[in-house]
Amino acid sequence: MSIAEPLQDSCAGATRSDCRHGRATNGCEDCKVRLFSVCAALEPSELEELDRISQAKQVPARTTLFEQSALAGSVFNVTDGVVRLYKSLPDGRRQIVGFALPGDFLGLALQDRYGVTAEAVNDVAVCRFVRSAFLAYVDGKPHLLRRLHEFAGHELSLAQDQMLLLGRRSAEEKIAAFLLHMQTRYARIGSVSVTVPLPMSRQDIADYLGLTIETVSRTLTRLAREKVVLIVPDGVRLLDLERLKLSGAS
Amino acid sequence: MSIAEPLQDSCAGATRSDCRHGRATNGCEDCKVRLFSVCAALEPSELEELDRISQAKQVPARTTLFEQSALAGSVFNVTDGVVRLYKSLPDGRRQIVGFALPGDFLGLALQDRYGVTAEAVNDVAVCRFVRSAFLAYVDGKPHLLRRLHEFAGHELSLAQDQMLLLGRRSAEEKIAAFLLHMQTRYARIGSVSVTVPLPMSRQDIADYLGLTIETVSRTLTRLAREKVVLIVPDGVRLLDLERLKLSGAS
DNA sequence: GCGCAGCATTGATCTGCATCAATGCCGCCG
DNA sequence: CGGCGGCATTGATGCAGATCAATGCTGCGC
Repeated sequence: MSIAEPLQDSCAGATRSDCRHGRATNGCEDCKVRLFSVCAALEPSELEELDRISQAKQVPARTTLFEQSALAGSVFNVTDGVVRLYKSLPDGRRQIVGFALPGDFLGLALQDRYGVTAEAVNDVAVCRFVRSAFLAYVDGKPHLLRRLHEFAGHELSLAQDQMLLLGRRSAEEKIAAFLLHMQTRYARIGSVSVTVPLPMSRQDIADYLGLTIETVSRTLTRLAREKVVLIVPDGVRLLDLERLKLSGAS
Repeated sequence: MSIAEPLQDSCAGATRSDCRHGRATNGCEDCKVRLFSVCAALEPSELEELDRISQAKQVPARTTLFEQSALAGSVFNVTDGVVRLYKSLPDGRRQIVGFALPGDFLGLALQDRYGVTAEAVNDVAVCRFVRSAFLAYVDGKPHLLRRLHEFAGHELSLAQDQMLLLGRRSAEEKIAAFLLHMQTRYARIGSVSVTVPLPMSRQDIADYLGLTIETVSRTLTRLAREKVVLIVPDGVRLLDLERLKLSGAS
């Protein structure tokens, strides 16, 4: 399922201009997630410099970007699609610790080894940086480091919310909180809607919420029966936000 | 249970030398947790400067240091004792997201508002900084910011481990992992031993592991019956590390 | 259009942990 | 020293969600 050498680069060593097949736009400046991402902290001149060490990549669905405890060779900015981040136990039990949406940064902690495995849920576009180059770039840009730190703080806060959810909430509360959370996150990156895309499988949702696939399915079916949501292909329409917030509010 | 105005300072405005009743030692340089804490990144001259904005405080057991979503006025370095960090739901369900030991920094994320509530488990000593002063101090010390970021990355990684534990592990695995984790953490700060201090209550452990107090008690009793651990006052002696690791390994 | 593979749904049953309910233990204060 | 309050332990019972087992749906290759 995962490729042996993740993200083997077909044009490693090529200069950026030789290798922009992945990026629809004209570099960082036109990047559609720039304003939501860590890059928003950068001046135009710095952005140009970043451009030179960045590399746009298309990542097909189900591809592994990197694996838990592997040496962290790259860091990424997700520009399109959804990435699942997870930890596994030796016996195969899996906990998804987060879904990365466009604008999210992977490798925020800047640590030597990846703490989680990252896999593309659907077709994904990323902006890739060689970690050492990125570190050199960050060095001497305290405002960027500050921004990275802010993002890390936000991540930590989300992780703590998720702990509360995993440890103390019922199946229905978990599902409701999940749907509201995804709606909020999609709203932040510009798609405000009561229809929440759910490109990930039921198994992914189960592994994110600490449930089984059957419980996720049953709970969604029940919410649909009670007209709280409407299940649509690859997503859910939220019909009764009040009722959802009653279960899902933190 | 918690005081109305947390940590009202009896000597606010006093200079450091007037107000060292809390610190047994002679300032940062002699601080016994310095080498484990964020402060290890600092030069002697910087340490002196830090000294000037720091304030040692004794915090009695069960005192609230700060409350979730309150404006973050201070940040803290724990120098002695144990602090519980938690989130609560409106109906009173509680999830402890971590225990802070000596050397741990509270307010790492440097955010405007506290994301969790912090309470002293036993008598605690902290080194307190007014947040704005600390931010000013950090500004222009990228190596310290880097160190804070490293700590935050480590925190995030621990949080993700805890998500795996909360979402996917059985009661016995949770307890085993918890005991091994506490042993490791105490070892890092200089007390290597198979006897793990547990100053927190069973309820705290339950709220940390997403269990009930009864399940914690029963599981510990069973492990004791099976000679895996020996329950001692305010702690546990680990008798069969192999067996524990079998359950608790990540 | 057919058949197959991979996911999702639905139903029946089981079980780990929660809940409910005593009882025990210990330190503290009068 | 005795009684009380707070915590921990232990036992009996219940139930939310897991597990086991079909069955359904959909898209894709032929």
